[in-house]
Amino acid sequence: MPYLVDPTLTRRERQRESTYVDIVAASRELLAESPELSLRAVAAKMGMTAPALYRYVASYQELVDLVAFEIDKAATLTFAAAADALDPDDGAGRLVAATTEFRQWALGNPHEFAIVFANPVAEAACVRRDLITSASSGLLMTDLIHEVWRQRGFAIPAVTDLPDTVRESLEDPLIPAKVEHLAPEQRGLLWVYMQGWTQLYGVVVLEVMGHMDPRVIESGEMFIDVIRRFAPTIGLAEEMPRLERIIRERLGH
Amino acid sequence: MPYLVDPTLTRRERQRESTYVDIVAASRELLAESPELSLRAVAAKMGMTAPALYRYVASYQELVDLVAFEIDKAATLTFAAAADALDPDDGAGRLVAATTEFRQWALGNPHEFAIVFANPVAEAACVRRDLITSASSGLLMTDLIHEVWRQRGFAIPAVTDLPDTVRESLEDPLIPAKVEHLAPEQRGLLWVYMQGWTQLYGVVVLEVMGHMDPRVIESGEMFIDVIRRFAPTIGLAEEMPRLERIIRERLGH
DNA sequence: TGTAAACCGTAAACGGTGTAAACTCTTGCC
DNA sequence: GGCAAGAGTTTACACCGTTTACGGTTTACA
Repeated sequence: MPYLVDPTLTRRERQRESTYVDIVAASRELLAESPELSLRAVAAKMGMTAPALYRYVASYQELVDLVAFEIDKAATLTFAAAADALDPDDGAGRLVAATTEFRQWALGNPHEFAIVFANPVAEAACVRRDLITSASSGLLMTDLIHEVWRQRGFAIPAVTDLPDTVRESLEDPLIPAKVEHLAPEQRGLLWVYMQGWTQLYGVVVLEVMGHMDPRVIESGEMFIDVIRRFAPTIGLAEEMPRLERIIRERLGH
Repeated sequence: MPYLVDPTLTRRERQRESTYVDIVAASRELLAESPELSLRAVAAKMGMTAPALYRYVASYQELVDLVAFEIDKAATLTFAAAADALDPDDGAGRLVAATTEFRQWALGNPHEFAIVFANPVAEAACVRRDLITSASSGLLMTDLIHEVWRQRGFAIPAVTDLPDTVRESLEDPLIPAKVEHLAPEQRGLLWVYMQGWTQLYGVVVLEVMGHMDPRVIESGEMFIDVIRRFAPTIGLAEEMPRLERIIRERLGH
């Protein structure tokens, strides 16, 4: 990650910016080894004392939010890279590749995953709402589904068929999604996305948390099964054998 | 919960037993208000000092495990009660009722839910494996699905069609399930159960953690949608309108 | 250029956490 | 009655997030 310095920034601003980068780096190093992220440990790893961090974050929770945001951003790059390993025309393959990479990343970095995706959001701190809203991994996934829909055009539910409350949340979504370019009649696509995300999230959390037979986790068969059951929803039923090969290749066994 | 005292126990043993009950009670009271469960707070609520608790649990983690186990046991009773509100013949209704109650309980007791279901299991403490294995809510859910299958007999995957690793874990399951009464050819039913549990778990965790549009959570439409999409798998497609009424009634709006 | 303000870091301290050791008092058993 | 086991205490340690007061350094401005 080459951090090209913005010359319009004053020296102090640049230094401050780089300290933020250091904070995130130190935090991620700690998370790679231990599930607990502590303010003091981060400070120590940077050669500072704990109170100094309060010049950069207002509280421990804000540190966590900052780190979570940056982790999500960085992880999304690897998901996107997995997609880009395939033909631009192969939207289905790209979606499945990114999805599989997401699952692999989660299993390989459980603590980072927990901080980003298994973090209660509304616990007396609604300020974070907008942070969640701008999660970049969500944007990527919606984009990839949109891509599949543009290329192959599966059937999406009509917004008029959906329950009122759902329709409201599709018209003015809080969920991260580039929704401006979606015509009102096409908002049903967002609902499809939410369905898929819910299922994907279910397996992955279950796997990462260890609430599943270790042999099934290791094999990834439940993950594949979830994808397989969802594929028809986005018109990928007969494409599945090929997609399954892509998945298994990414699983690495 | 009337704790009928076992007369074969000596007075001290009975006292010790009742202290365990007190520990769990104090812990659950604390969890009702705050997400953080602390050894010292539990001790204080019982009129003791923190080190005294070490006569009963070897560590904080063991306290958490104990409380999680008891919460699961108690919550399962309410799920079962929801099922028992319907005809014994109506396995489908019973399954859906228990499932909905699970979702409602999770949303109403997020901290208790987090301790039982969003608790990483293998974090350098594989001792807990057997605890998870004997989770009672899992037993109830498998039972209810089995009930539906006995009453209506939907198609279950043949174990020979399943991947090798999956077959292994079905033959000798770690997952909580009363599997002894299941003939080898019927083990595919367990896989169906895991599929269902995965999907259910996905929505509920997403909802409880707040990683979903609040309006959608409030309405419960995504939860219903998950059930609806899973219903055909266990032969409940045309039963769904009736089941949906049962669900919406339990949602309370 | 001198000076005042803003910034970045420190040390010290407060109240909180889990945990270990030593000690006291009570209970139960031979 | 004596003795061992048990249940509780106090004390202490190392860690945590957070606040306060203080010292330098850098910036900006008269």
